Amino acid sequence: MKLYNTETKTKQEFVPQNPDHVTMYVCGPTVYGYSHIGNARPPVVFDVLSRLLRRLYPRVTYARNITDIDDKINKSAADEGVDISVISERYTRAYHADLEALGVLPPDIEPKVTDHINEIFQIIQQLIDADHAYEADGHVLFSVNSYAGYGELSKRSPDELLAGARVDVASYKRDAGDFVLWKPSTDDQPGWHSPWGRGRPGWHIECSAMSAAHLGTTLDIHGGGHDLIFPHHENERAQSVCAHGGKIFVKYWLHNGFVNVDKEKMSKSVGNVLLIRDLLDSVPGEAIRYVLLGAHYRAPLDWNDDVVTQARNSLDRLYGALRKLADVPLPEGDHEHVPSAFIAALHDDLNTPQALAELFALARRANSETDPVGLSKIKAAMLQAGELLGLLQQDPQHWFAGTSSTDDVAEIDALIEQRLAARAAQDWALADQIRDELAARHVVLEDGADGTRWRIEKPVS
RNA sequence: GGCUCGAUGGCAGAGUGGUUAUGCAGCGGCCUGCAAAGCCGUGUACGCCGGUUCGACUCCGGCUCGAGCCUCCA
Repeated sequence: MKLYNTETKTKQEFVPQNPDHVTMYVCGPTVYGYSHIGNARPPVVFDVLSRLLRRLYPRVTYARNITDIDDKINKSAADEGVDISVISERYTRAYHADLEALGVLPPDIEPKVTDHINEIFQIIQQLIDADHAYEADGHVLFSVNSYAGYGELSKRSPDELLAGARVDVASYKRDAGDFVLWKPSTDDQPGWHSPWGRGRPGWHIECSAMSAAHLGTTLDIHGGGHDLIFPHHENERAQSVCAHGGKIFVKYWLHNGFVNVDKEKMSKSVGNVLLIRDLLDSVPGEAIRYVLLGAHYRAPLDWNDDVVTQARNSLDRLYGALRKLADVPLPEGDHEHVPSAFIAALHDDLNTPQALAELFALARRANSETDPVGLSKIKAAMLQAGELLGLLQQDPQHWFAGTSSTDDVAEIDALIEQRLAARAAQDWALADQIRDELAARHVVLEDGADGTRWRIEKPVS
């Protein structure tokens, strides 16, 4: 398998440090609000990667953290007059619900920052002891100048960073690039008693502490959004390397591209932030997932009404093929039937668009093949390939029924029965009238040799 | 200003130094009572200008346009 490594800027053959146990750490959310569609991309992308890794290696440990102490959380908690845990737990639950709707499997470990304050103390102390960090004015800061490798991940030199700095440099910093490991809390702010006074962790240190605690000092894969390359991952890398005596922190750095909305970056000021929970009111979670996997993970992805409609229609085609195979039994045994071209696409830096193309090739074969044994294998191949992408796992009829209630379904079935009777009597006018009635309710009929099927066709919104 | 990345047919979106991406939408045919679904067929697509080459959408240079990052935004 080849993966594009941000640090080397090349696609590299993936060689884990220990083939018996692969480790992956992905930066999770800071839980201060509901997740938007951009927040969904990393968990979906790395969900596919974790599925692929589990197929290749006997043991994979995938950790995705929850950042539950942060100034934005503090502000929300203060505004509502509640403990920060009320805020963080509320939005953690929402995050889990959103991701479940998108077919994202839970990671093996989901560490929370507030459960790792002691680990954070330890790593900060290690950095101080090794002269990579210093105390100043109640803060503990990482000294950028103490680490020659600083900037290697994001391809920036400290000088350039200084030149472009667009913030005021705090007076207690030795160097403008130095960043906070620990900062003091006022009495009304959440805080922990530390060797450096009561305070709270800085932004980057938690990932260094938690990844080491759960996965060891060197990770095989570390992922996150493109925007995290700098400063977050650059700083994490500096902290971890320096705290661990120069040991390599991450073998492969992976970063996904952004999701734009109608060609614009999502931002609160533009007012174009699309929350997953809102999208789910009108778009099936699987269609959202399809959109996210329809572009290569490193490329920017534009979200608009068209791509959603196209995703839904594309899934109609795939589920249509599977529905034709509804009565075809799966092959005996647990052999793998996934086409090699599908696997090859995913092994080439997670080329999900190419993998989807292979899935459509299977659908075409499913629609033309007549041999029962062949059909059985195609069905298994589609389901197994779909599972690697986290798609096509629901009953096809369930997909086509959309959000219809059981009452709707009973009513639709009754009308179809009436129409079948009319057709049997060659009363085409009545048959067409019933079909029109159903069409007005967005129910589209498909007459086949073995009966009439139906599906919900959502109007283009 | 610095760094990074892009520009593919109506839309989305892979890929390759010379041969069909794929899907959606459209058009024609088959099938169908008529449809729908499906199958078959169908599109002189690779931002502009140079260069390398027998040959470039694919490599190199320049240009134009666009996107992201430059201290807490996935």
